Amino acid sequence: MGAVKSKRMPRAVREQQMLDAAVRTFGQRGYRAASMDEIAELAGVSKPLVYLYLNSKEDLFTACIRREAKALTAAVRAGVRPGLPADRQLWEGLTAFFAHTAQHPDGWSVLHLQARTHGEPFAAEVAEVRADMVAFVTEVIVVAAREARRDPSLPEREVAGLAEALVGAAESLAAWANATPGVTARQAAATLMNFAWAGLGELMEGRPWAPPSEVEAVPAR
Amino acid sequence: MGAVKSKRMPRAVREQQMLDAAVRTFGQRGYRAASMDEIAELAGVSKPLVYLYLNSKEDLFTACIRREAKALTAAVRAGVRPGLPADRQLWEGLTAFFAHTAQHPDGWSVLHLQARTHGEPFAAEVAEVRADMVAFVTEVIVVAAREARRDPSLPEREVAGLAEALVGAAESLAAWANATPGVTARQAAATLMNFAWAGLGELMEGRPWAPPSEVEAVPAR
Amino acid sequence: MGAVKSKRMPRAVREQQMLDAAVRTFGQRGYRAASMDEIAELAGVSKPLVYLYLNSKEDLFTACIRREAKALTAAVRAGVRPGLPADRQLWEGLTAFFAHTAQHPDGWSVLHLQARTHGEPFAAEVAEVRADMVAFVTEVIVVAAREARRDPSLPEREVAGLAEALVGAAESLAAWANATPGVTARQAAATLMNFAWAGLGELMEGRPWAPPSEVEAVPAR
Amino acid sequence: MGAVKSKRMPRAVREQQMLDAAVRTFGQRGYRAASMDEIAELAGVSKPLVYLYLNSKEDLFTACIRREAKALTAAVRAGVRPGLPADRQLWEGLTAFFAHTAQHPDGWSVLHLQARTHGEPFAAEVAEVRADMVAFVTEVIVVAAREARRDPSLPEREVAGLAEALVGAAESLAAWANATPGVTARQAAATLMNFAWAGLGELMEGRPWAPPSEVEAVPAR
DNA sequence: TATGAATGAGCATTCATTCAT
DNA sequence: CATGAATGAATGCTCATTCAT
Repeated sequence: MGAVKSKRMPRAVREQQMLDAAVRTFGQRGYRAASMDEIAELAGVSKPLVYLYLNSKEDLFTACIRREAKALTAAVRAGVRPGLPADRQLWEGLTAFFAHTAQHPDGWSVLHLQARTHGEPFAAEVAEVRADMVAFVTEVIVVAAREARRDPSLPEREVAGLAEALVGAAESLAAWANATPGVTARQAAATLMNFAWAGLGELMEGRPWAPPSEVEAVPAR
Repeated sequence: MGAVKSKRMPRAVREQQMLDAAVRTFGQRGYRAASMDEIAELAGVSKPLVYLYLNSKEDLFTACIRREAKALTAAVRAGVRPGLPADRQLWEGLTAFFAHTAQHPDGWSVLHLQARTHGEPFAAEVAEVRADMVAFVTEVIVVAAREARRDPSLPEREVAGLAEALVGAAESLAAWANATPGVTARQAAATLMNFAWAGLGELMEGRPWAPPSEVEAVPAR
Repeated sequence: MGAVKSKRMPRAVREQQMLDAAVRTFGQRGYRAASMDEIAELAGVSKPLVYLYLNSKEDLFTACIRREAKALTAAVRAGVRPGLPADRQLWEGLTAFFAHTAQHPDGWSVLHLQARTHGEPFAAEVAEVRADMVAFVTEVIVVAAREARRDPSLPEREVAGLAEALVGAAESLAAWANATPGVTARQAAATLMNFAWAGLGELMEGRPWAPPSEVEAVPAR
Repeated sequence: MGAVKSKRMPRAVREQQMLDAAVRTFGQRGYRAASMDEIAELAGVSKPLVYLYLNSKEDLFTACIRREAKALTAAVRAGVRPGLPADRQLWEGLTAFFAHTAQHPDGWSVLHLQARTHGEPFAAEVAEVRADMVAFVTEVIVVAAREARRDPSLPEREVAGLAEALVGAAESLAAWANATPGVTARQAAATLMNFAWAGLGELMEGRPWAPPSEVEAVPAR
């Protein structure tokens, strides 16, 4: 079902088909509940071939994580134009992030849910991507502080905590946006920028963060 | 291991022992990877007794979720003194939340990671607690808006998104705080209040949210 | 459910309650599928009491077989008036047999189906009752031969085979009569007498066996 | 045991081996008491293979019933030469029936004992074969009535009862013949023809049904 | 390159049976 | 007399993994 069952195709292609099937299955069923049988069938190949190419269930799962992690990181990177002010960079990164997770729900499920719930080998793998994200956000915060001409005297751990919080909020909103019909990536990003940049206190005073150009993205107030 | 292996104890007691063992095992291994054998052994009873009292693996897992959910909700509720200004209430709730999750890592793992990764029966169960939390935060936001004498005309979906983001950030920080040695519940809560209340923008300007003084900050109990 | 749950009753009574429950359960579920739990509950007693009184599942089943066998034999015996001509005795025996099996379907299931399908201990038990029936029929045949003033020169094995056939037909008709609504014990007995006494050949020639008194019992022809 | 334990054989062959083992085990132990472990071992394969090919214990049992039912029906059909007088057809059918059941005691046990004792799915399956047999006998009776130049006005239910009785007697005699050493299929058939065709009454008068001479009695094959 | 055939090991679940009170 | 508490031993079933071709 799905791929046309043509024999003899180059290894690289076959491998991608397998990974596609695996990401989908792992993302929907979870690591343990996904069976190699199901993955092989979905990929349109025999089980031994899966083992020949990807060695074991563990390795296959790891390969899925890596591929999806790379894709997500790449998407976010591609979305951010360097040289812009810090808040704009953040805004662009978030938009790209929400757009990608919305378009690849199974991959996001693998990264965000499945990989973290199954022991060290996988959690570590995913921690790396996350560290990347946190690093990006940390950098943005530091740059922002510099732009504000304040000595970057925010304690390091404090910054780490803030970055964590922002990334966590983003991850959480990704699930929320995917589950709430009609919420676009831009809207999710706007909500989060409002929250993270202006803060609830400012919001209450009627001073939201101003989103760039497309004014429709966030309610005026 | 631990408790003296005394035979013949009343059902209620045994049931708690089993739930303890189950939460620990599920929290560390995940739902599928946890085996009833392991749980029974950890509880110091035979497998049939587990089935006699808790029916099935599914029911056992559900019972774990319910117990931990109730405990967490109760802890947060007990930590919040009503009547205080909105930001104080939020602060107290967060502190209680971080304190509880730090003290019950396995329970938190069950609620935050495991329950959400395994199909509808469980995800729904946990969604309820989360809805509770989001409702609490939403209420705080609405009250805060009223206190700021602004008409509470923030669009509903916007508020929902903000609450989601805050709760998500909190969940994320809980993991971070647990994993980073030396971060206390109060520090985690302070970081999050800074982030959520003042916002990164204000922070950059050197206007953080002011945490209450240590002495009066924590409820008498 | 069923018996009023009054404590402290004489052993004999309790035992009968247990056997009632057991016959019903074994008859409907089969030996292996019936669980001691279910039987105890249906009998309104605790499981250890069942064991105290009846030792084991095997013994309980054996007790059921014996009780039902005795009841069936007694019913048939009570139905036959000695001194009558052979065919009348057979007729009466069959009527009693069909009446009893119709009134005690679970007991009949235990004897006819369940006991024979589960290894030697039980099959032997039931073989005894059957031998009784076969002996009764054999005697009737021998008497009939004597009445017909023929030397009883039918070979013994032949007689044994005939008796077997008759009993087998009766058993089979019992199931048929129970399953076919509107077939009474007398009708079943009449059908069988017709078949067994007159034979298909004679029947075809329009010479059925004549049932006693109640002419309605079998169609005239 | 028996077959050389050669690995790697085509699926169809293995399936027959499994069915052989299953029929034997089910026939001797009963459905519930038979364990998949035992069947697999007797078949000389591992348990998973049994499941791979036959899905479940229930399906396996059903497959056994179907195979044995088909074999029995085929044997009886092959034994009856159409065009002969009714009593001859009956005689041939019975001979074939007794011969087959004697040669396949386990299969017969599955059909006659085990399948009927365990719930609807199986009982229904076996009821079909039996209906076939009853239909065959019914047809014979109707044909016999026509041959005797009597209007075939025997009431339908009466005929049904007679056919039931005859089939029941045959089933019963099959067990008897198998259990009594030295009783051949022909002898069993002769006894039953005597009983069913001539009837006890005629027999008493010294007018048995005449079995055909040995030579022509059995179909050429 | 690709697969049909096959399995060791484990897992959730059930049941007959027994103590200790 | 009666039972709540507890278990050893199976049993049906699944899955990741590997040969032999």
